[in-house]
Amino acid sequence: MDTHFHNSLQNATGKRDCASCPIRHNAICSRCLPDELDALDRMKTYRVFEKGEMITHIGEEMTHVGSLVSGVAAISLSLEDGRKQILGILLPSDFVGRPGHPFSTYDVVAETQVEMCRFPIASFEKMLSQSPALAPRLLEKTFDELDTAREWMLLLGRKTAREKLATFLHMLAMRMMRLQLMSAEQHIQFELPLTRKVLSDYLGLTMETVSRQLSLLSLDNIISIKGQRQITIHDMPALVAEMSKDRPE
Amino acid sequence: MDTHFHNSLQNATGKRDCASCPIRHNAICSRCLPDELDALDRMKTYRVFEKGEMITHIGEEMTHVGSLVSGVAAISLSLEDGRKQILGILLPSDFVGRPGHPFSTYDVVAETQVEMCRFPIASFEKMLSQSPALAPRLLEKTFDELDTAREWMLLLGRKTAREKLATFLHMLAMRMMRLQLMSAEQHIQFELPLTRKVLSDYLGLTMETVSRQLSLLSLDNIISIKGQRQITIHDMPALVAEMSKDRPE
DNA sequence: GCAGAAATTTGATCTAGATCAAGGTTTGAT
DNA sequence: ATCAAACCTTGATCTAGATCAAATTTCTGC
Repeated sequence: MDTHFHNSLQNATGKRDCASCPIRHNAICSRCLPDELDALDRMKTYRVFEKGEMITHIGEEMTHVGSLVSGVAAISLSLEDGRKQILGILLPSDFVGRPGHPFSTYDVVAETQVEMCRFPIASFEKMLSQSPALAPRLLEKTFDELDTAREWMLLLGRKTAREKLATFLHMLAMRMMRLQLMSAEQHIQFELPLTRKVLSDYLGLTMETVSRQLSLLSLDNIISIKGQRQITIHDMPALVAEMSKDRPE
Repeated sequence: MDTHFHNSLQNATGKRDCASCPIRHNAICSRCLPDELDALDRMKTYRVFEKGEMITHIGEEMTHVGSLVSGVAAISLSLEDGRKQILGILLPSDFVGRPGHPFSTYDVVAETQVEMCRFPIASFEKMLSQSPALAPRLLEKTFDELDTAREWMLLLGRKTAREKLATFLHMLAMRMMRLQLMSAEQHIQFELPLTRKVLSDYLGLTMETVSRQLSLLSLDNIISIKGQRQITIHDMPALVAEMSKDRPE
């Protein structure tokens, strides 16, 4: 089983040097100076979550906060009758946890095998009040998440099924390109880390509608799908145009 | 024209003492000590925006950040063809602006007359890096906004029209009660600060569906509507039950 | 490789909410 | 007070996407 999501560099001792960490330049620690990095280095531990495993459960007290190093996870909220909404997809370098609030306000589930770099919440909070580089970066990352969440509100409230799929594919391609998690060859190509059902819960649709819209985008030669998960974007400008189609006339 | 939204205490000179400020205990400054408050006091100015006036425009460079002191505003994103999604409703004590990012990522519009307590963005950013009380409060407010946005994603993606209306009325009643912007008499009563059209853009519906669902909640004696805007909640437990109805099965 | 399970696709039908279309209220300026 | 402009309600009809129902394809463990 190949996949770009598991590019772990962890060595046999279970510790990894921050200097060679794949998320070093995007994670919460990206602005830390050597001495701050040393402090984080001392308190960090790695933990692997298997596909399907719950990383945090809503209402549960969290002992750690941390960064996703490899794999893909999903944040979600559900209604009692089973209706579910995915609120965000976590990729490598994304941060999980809310300093100052030990009780999780969402579920977070590993959608593939996930590796996290974690800090005990109390130590992290202490460090947050001391390090001049950590708090501004957390604030920045939180504002970025807020912008992302709000763009998704526009998608959920106002976009058509086809627009939703086009927007999702574009967003994922951009994020993976930025993290260099995909081959940036002639045609943009990547493996979908989500099932149709998970995708439908992210887009506020049903599995069947997701499947149909992917088939239609394929028929229009904008993308192609090999197997069930291998996506190629053939015509990026066309995909972008599909992200919000002006209503006819 | 009555209304609980315009409880301004501003005096004739255009300056107001922070000590008597109605949002003192909820706003960004709520944890500031006297000397920090003095510094904020010196750099603050008030500005009134008339109903319908744009407070910030997407893409535009912002000169100020600040807190809403009275009135109601809406944050929104739109598609080129006019489809619009409201991302959040700003009530007194809510903060507008993103330190470190002068270009607005949304539109913010005054839905009633709005009064803001504003700080030049550069001065505020400088103060943010010095005051020990300001940055943690901004982080907390930003995380709170993220939680609010994500709950709304569940509403937009998965709730029915009736559930959306019930959730909205409940949320507004709770927020206004907390801010003591409404008479907390026997029956919970308040003035809707939004037109049906604005409300529909907040809930991802049409104006007609909003109107129909309000009429139906009224018929079921859960709420009543006097005139066009005066809402009374007669049966709060029933309203809460309507916020997410288990599917019959 | 093979069998069973899981995930996906495709088709037929249904429905919640959109759209289209009048009327009715409320507001606010004169 | 009066009238026009906003705003809101209600009814009739339509439709995008949901739901129900089989296939078909892909994955997994042996």
